[in-house]
Amino acid sequence: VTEITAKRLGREFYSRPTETVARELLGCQFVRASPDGEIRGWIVETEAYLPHGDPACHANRGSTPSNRSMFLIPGTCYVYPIHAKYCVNVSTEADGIGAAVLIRGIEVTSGNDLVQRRRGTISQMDWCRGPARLCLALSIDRSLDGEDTIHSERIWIEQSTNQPRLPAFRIGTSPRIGVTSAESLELRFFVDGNRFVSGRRRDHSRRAADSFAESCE
DNA sequence: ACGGGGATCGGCT
DNA sequence: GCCGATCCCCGTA
Repeated sequence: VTEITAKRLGREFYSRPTETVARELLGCQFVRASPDGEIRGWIVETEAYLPHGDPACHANRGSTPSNRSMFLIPGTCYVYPIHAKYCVNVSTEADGIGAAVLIRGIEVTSGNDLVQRRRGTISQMDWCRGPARLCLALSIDRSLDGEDTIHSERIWIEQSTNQPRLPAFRIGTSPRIGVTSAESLELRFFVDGNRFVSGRRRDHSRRAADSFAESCE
């Protein structure tokens, strides 16, 4: 049995065009560690918010006290409140630019008991299906806004070093969910057919996959 | 100080 | 599918 090894993503990963980062985050392991325990999961759905020409990007009208994390060094968590809930992003491009990738869904691979406790009667399929649900499951709130995922012991992202990567043809795209401007931009990316992706079934052109691992075959 | 809108969710029909 | 809850944020005055 070959052990699965993974390495934390470094500054250079995030210091690239936002759309590239959003695509390549699919299949990476999102990790959240707290005194309650550690939760891990495959990232199965992301959205890119671009630094230029993107009216839906919170950074579009410049830096404010609440969106400043988007302008911080690439790899910084940007946690923002919406409708009395939270969503988590990671900043991209270059220091000071103002862009990020929204993490919209993960397939939990460890820490299931802890997530179950936090999500109560919600079914496993819906634990992290959508950006605010993901934050509820992983106990992410504004105390993590501004956290640097390159060095944090509370939140970071890893990439496997000896597992097959997600094939490009397994990446589905669509307009971003809930965004009412720039609807022509296809900046949502998801693991095609994965059960833990939000949105409607017509987004999925492939048959349903039982797990992320199956999508790599 | 005020008010409208938002990268949402869950329950109900 | 639709709708209400809920609250933060920022533009305007």
